[in-house]
Formats: sequence, C-alpha cells, structure tokens
Amino acid sequence: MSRRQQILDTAAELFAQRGFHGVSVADLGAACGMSGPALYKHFAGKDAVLAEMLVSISRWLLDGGRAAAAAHTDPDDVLAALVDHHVGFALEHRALIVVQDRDWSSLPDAAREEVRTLQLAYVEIWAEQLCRRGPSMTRDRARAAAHAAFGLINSTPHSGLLPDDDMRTLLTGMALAALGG
Amino acid sequence: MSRRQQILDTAAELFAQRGFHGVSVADLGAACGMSGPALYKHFAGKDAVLAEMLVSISRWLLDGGRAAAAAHTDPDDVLAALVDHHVGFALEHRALIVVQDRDWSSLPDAAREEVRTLQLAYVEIWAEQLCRRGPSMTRDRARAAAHAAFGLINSTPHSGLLPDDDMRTLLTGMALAALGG
DNA sequence: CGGCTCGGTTAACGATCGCTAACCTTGGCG
DNA sequence: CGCCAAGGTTAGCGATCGTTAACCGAGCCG
Repeated sequence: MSRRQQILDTAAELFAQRGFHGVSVADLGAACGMSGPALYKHFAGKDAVLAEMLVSISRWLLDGGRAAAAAHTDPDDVLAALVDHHVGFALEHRALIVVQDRDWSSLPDAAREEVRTLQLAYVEIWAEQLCRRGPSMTRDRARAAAHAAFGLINSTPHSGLLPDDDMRTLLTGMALAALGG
Repeated sequence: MSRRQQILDTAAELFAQRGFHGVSVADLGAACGMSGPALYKHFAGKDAVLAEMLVSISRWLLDGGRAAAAAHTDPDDVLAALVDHHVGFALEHRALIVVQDRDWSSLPDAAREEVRTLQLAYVEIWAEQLCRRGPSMTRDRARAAAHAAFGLINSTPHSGLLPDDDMRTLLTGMALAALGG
C-alpha cells in the first residue's frame, strides 16, 4: 500500500472519530508512523487530504449509481441495484460515510462545489427511478425519499452490533420497504 | 427568551453548520450580539454549552419515548407513537439532530457518558417493541433496526425541500414501512 | 446616597494549530 | 565515486483558539 493511500485511510478513520477540526496534522502523522510535517511531502495540506477523500468517494458512489441505472430497465430493478450498491459501500467504508456528511463543510471551496455537484447527480439517479414508478411521486418528494434512504443506509457506522452479512440483509430489506418496493 | 436560551439556540445553529470545533467562542458571542468572553457569564466554557445542549435533547427524546411506551399496549401502536415523536422532534429541532451525532465525541467525559446512557435507554425502548412483535427478531437485530430508523428520520436536515407537513407524512410512512409495520 | 450584583467590555496569556524552512539520510544511477 | 531526488527529521513562525483578569456602567435595595 502506498504512503498516500495509508494517509488517506488513516485520516478517514481519525476524521470519522474526532472530526476534521479535531484531528491535528501531528496526530495524523503519528498515526501513520511518521511525525507531523512529513505529510506535506504527499499532500498540499490538511485540506487536500479531506478533499481527495471526499471527492473520490463521491465519484465512486455516482459511478456505481450510473452503472446500476444502465444495467436494468425496470425502475424496481434499478432501485434494488442502487440499494445494493449503496449498502455495500456503506458497509465497506464506514469511516468515509461518517466523514462525508460530517465534514463536508470543512472542504475548500472548489472541492466542496465538486462534491456537491456529484452528490446532486447521485440523488437525481435515485429520484428519477422513484418518479418512474408512478405519477403520484413528485420530484421533490422523490429527492427527500432518496435522502431518507441514504440516512437509513448510512446509519451503519452507528451500530456495529451485527455481522456484516446480517447487517447487509437488514439494511437492504428496510431500505426497499421504506422506498415502497 | 433568556440569554442562556439564546446562546443555546444560536450555538445549536452554528455547531450544526460548521461543527463544534469549527465555531469559536468569539463567533458564538458575535452571533448572539455580544462579543467573545461575555459567554462565560452564562456558561462555564464552550464545552458546557455543548453538554447542556446534548444532555437536554437526549433527556427529552428519552422522556417522549417512555411516554409513548406507556400510552399504548400493542407494540404496533407504541412504534407508531415512537415514530411520531421522533419525527416531530427531528422536524422541530433540525440543528440539534445534526449536532447530536456529529459532535457527540467532543463532549467532556462526564457529559458524554450521560448522553450515551440516555441514548442507550432510548434505543432499548424501540428494540423492545420490535422484539415484542415476534420471536423472529433478535435483540441485536432490533437495535440495529432502531438505529436505521433513526438514520432515516434524522435525514431531515439534509433535505429541506419539502414543507414540514409533507416531510412529516413522508418520513412517518417510510419509517413505519422500514420497520415492517 | 452608598454599595452590591449582574452582565457586559477590552487586554492579554498560554496552548495549539497549520505550515514553512533548513537539514539529514538513503537508494538509484550516469 | 558524485549527484540528485525522495522522504523523512526538528525548529520555529504567525495565527487563532479557549480562557482569565481587570475594569465598568446600569439597576436594585437598605
């Protein structure tokens, strides 16, 4: 594993535990086995670590969403694939999920705008499928429902009680039920 | 409105936007119309503001949960009342909801322990009702399901698109469906 | 009136932060 | 060998933070 990746992984864990502002560069360096300013050999600054982290996961989420939408035609099938993809991500990257909606506001302006755009596009994929299932669903209601489903699925990190497999089936079932499948 | 309460309300809003560590005492004072250290005439410190905020909302949530459990006998009815109570709280105190699961870790030790205890008791109320509905639900699964429902309901602040009434019916319906009512 | 409390001010202290500078060591290579 | 780039180190700078200290005006009350 490259040093860059080690820093990103460690930072995700620390940021998830104590928040972006609650982790110093010295903390982060120490957790990586080096001390303090060595981090600047790999990143332009503390902000840049957060930015790379959040932009890349937003891109990954959106790409998976697009793939799910392209792989099926029936909106129910697309939604099932979307839930699957999102649940898998949340289980595999619990720390990133926490950081994403906690420290979003600490991003530098450019990165924050990029993340915002990516997330909006991702929400639109969900909302479109929800609207395709029937005319009773307005676009805003669909967007709000998508956010609610994200909240449900993203609750994973807050309850580490179940083995991953059980958690996956529980969350998938609850999310699909909530979305009225 | 007392000065204390004004500080608490303003702090909830600011903490929700920028995080506990992202708001300085000077910021908080300025937002209240005074400047900086005047805050110490009302609170022992910045920590104490966060502590009072989170302890009081945890207590309020738990009290409402207990009332809901005492008001009905059928577990489905209790769950409906719990969802109602939680949705109402989330809609009325969006900022507090954000702060609670973002800045929980910034609490001083004593307050963090108290909040943890209160929240655990609250989760148990939900979990017990879920278990009472059938033997197929293990206790850990019930706890995880409760957390997932919280995540769903607490997504409110992230999507301010719908009027409160529409949001309330949407979230209530989704939460009950997710819980398998 | 005299004094006390309450709620505010500004100044300043010590700690910590992100970041830069200067230096050192190691490995690959012409 | 000589050199350079990569990836570390420590020292230290400037800014900002939470907090305290010292002071002050308004209002209440004996």
